[in-house]
Amino acid sequence: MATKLTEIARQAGVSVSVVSRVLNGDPTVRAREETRQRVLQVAKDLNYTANYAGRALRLARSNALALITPNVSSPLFADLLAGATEAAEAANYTVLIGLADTIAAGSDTLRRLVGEGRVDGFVLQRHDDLSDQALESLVANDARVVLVTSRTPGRRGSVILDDVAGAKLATQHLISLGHKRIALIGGVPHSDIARRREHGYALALHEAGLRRRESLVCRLGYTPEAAESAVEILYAGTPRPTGVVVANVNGAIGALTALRRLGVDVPSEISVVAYHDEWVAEHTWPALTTVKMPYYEVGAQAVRSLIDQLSGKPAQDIVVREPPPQLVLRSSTAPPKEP
Amino acid sequence: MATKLTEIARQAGVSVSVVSRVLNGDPTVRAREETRQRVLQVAKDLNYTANYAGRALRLARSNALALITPNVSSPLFADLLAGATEAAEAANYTVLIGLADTIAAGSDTLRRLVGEGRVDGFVLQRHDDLSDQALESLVANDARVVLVTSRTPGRRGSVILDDVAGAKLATQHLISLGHKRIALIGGVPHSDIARRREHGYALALHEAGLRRRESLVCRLGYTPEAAESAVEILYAGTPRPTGVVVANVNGAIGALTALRRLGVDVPSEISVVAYHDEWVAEHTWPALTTVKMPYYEVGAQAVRSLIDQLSGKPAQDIVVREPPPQLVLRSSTAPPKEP
DNA sequence: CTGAAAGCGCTTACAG
DNA sequence: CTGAAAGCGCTTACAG
Repeated sequence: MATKLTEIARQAGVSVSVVSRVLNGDPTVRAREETRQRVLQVAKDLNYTANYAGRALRLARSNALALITPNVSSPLFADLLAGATEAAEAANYTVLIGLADTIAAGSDTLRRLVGEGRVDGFVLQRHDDLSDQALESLVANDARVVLVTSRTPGRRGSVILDDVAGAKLATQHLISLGHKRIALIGGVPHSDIARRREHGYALALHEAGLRRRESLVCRLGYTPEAAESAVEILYAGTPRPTGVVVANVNGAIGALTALRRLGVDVPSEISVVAYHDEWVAEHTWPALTTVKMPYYEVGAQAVRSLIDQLSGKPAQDIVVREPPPQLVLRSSTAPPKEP
Repeated sequence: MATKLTEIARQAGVSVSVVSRVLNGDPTVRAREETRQRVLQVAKDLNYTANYAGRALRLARSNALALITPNVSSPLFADLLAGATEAAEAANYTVLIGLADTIAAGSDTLRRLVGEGRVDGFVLQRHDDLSDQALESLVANDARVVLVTSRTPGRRGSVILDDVAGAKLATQHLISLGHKRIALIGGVPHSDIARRREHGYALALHEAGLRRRESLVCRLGYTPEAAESAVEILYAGTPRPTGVVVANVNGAIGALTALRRLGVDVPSEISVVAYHDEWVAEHTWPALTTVKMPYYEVGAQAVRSLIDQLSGKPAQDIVVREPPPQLVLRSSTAPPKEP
């Protein structure tokens, strides 16, 4: 545990330089194989792990990065985190989690974290409400950031889902069941994520030769409550939809609640398909048909991309297309009664 | 950002010793007020933050701690994390998150984290399946651990919920509605958490003069699937329950699914109350009556307790009783049809 | 009241 | 092939 390099050196009968070089696999070390083995053995016997602070101080690098998110409490985020953690581990990095609500816009928490050398960079998932401007004020002109899920004009360094393909797939599913009046319960208007999903929805309608009606599109956001309101608005207007694409699974759960309250049966009177799959989708009533997106890969890619950036490579804007969006059929979708 | 102590010293025209002492509020510093102010001003102007590695190396302390959990993807955990984060921040600590599944039993990940000085200690939430033995193998005889939610004989240092009171409250709610045949869908038998909750259930029955029937108690665990099985078993036997306490909200969601499949109406034919409140409980059908437990406080207490322990105070075993368990009435409970 | 200096554990250019 | 030494940025006992 608390073994030090000098202790290994002493027991192996060599200098600390050699120990350090052998342990780090320094290619310039041309120690005799015998010496090398002895050092390795002693280190193993003593259960040596390099002191983190010593190394960080010397290297001016923490080998840690922070994942900042507005919402840890989602299975979606858990996937992202798992991907990020594994990619980080593979590169010998540690992941630190920051809650975005602790980080008020305009605060310097992020700058401090890297300023004091706690982390080398960030993977940042912004809140839907965080404007491009507020985002910039947080990260300033700092290049040590990779945006995740969302991107913003004028800043390179992002890893996002293929939202167009995902939303298109969801919409096409309803189309293939025979639906013609398909509503969209989408995100807030200024969100780039929401815009991409709406684009996928529009694309599917267009390719099927279906008319896109503005009255069938609601842009109130991804919370259950927002989706409840959206359903009420949709049902107050005419023509009513026979199917609805909800651009987020949480919203879909709210939509089911609202439909139940209105006495509308799913799926016989209206079909509901949600963007994103998570375990509760199996346990709603009826169980939700969803489109599953590769969150794990987004997390992993983001970390890899950040580490590349830290090592000086130019920032990339990546769309994760593998594995592709996948339709998970459950019980909330069916052909329309009167097509 | 990358300002150093020497730079401040230079600009303020004093030695680094003075700067360090002033900035750390060292009481032995008897610098002139004027000097003190000048130093503070320069530090502020330069936006100084102490280099983390330098300090950690010198102090042999990372001021970081790890929160290890089997499951980040739960609003429950989010509360715990929020509590832990705020308490940590107040004490100038950083919280690092570890996923327990990355940490195989018998692995030395934990020991390495403290071995290399990345963190000073742990808050550890064990998985239900992790035996006392496996737990010990992970943390060894390390005192820098506070167990959270669960405890284990022979190890001090834990912060748990008042499971007895919580489960008792849930059971009493059904009793007060007039139920007499009340089932328990509990955790796995070897879990201390499960035992406490079962105790609370038994206590409520006992105090109400109701008979406790072994055939009405299932101990399959907290997953939705386990609870589905439990419902099937309960409905295969006689007498059937008119009410059921599910010792975890995820289980309750599974129970609702199983009851729906069996064609049993909730709450007219059976009442369901869940231990733990979270947002989906509002959106199930019917909406779940739950008992809300103080998770935030558990997280905060655990961190405070760990920091105390690190500073040499004896390890404590704490039960969080404030705020007390709280019944959240929704639509899944009602008086029995035939009492 | 303030400063010079040692040392935390590491890596790496340099010397031999 | 291997070692002595400097230095990363900090804190703190010690000296004056």
